[in-house]
Amino acid sequence: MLIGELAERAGTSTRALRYYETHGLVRAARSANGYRVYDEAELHVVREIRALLAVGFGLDDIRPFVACLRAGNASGHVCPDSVAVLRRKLAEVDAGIDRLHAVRQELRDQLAHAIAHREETCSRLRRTAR
Amino acid sequence: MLIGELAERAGTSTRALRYYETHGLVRAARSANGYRVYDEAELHVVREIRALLAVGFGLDDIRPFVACLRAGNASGHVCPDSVAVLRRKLAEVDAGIDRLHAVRQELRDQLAHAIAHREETCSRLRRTAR
DNA sequence: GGTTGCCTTGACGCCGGTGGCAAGGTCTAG
DNA sequence: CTAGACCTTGCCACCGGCGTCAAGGCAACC
Repeated sequence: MLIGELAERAGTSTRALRYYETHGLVRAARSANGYRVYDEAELHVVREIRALLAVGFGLDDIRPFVACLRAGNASGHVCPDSVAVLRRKLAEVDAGIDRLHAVRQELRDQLAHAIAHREETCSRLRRTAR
Repeated sequence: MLIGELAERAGTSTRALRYYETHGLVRAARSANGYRVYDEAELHVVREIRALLAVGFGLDDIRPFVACLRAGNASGHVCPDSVAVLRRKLAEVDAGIDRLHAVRQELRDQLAHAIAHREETCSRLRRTAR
């Protein structure tokens, strides 16, 4: 399988695949003419990468999952390092949710304040207009 | 007031102030030697900018608030354009919260899966080890 | 031989809010 | 006169995951 086919089957671009390779996530053999050649296992690796990226992982976070897959596991999630990353990410997401809740509260307060003040301004304008 | 003093009193850097100026948010008079000169009102503007940035607004979102302040309002939030931005941001934050909740659920599922599989792997390893 | 379509490496662009540095002008105090 | 503490404009670097273009090699078909 060449890079174009892998990209299509994995639902990504050749550019992304080369990028993953430079970051040590994807591996390719080379044919005589220098083309990258992939086997079926690499397709699973790339799909794992894409799935984790979609969830919001960075490439560095993904590395343990790929290593886990390469170690022969059916899922990249089952290795201790992967689980550690999952836990850390979960904590990060929880923190993010908390932060957004705080921001949301702040925004609601400001909105309420703004609307109250707008009413004041409106009535002041009405008085001024007379 | 020169830029250094304004930066210190507003809790930011001179670099940031010049950046805000190039983006039309902060205004400065110039003294004879070319130095930027600010009045007290500009301090409030910069504090408004910093507060909104801290909440997660972009500079473009902040522009209406500054305009509102310059129009003579005590708060930058009371003008219709500001309120519109506040509402939009609130919706965005809500969407972000929803997305993070979905990610969180996904992560929990994957963690549960991983741990279940790890137990399997462990027992398999234990059996293999015998 | 020419065209088409794959592949290769390399390098710049993006986004947003700065940080940092260069090379210079200005003001003040000793 | 000099040191140092301000100020000026301008430009490069950063982060991350690519998109996109450039310039060229290789394969296959007419």
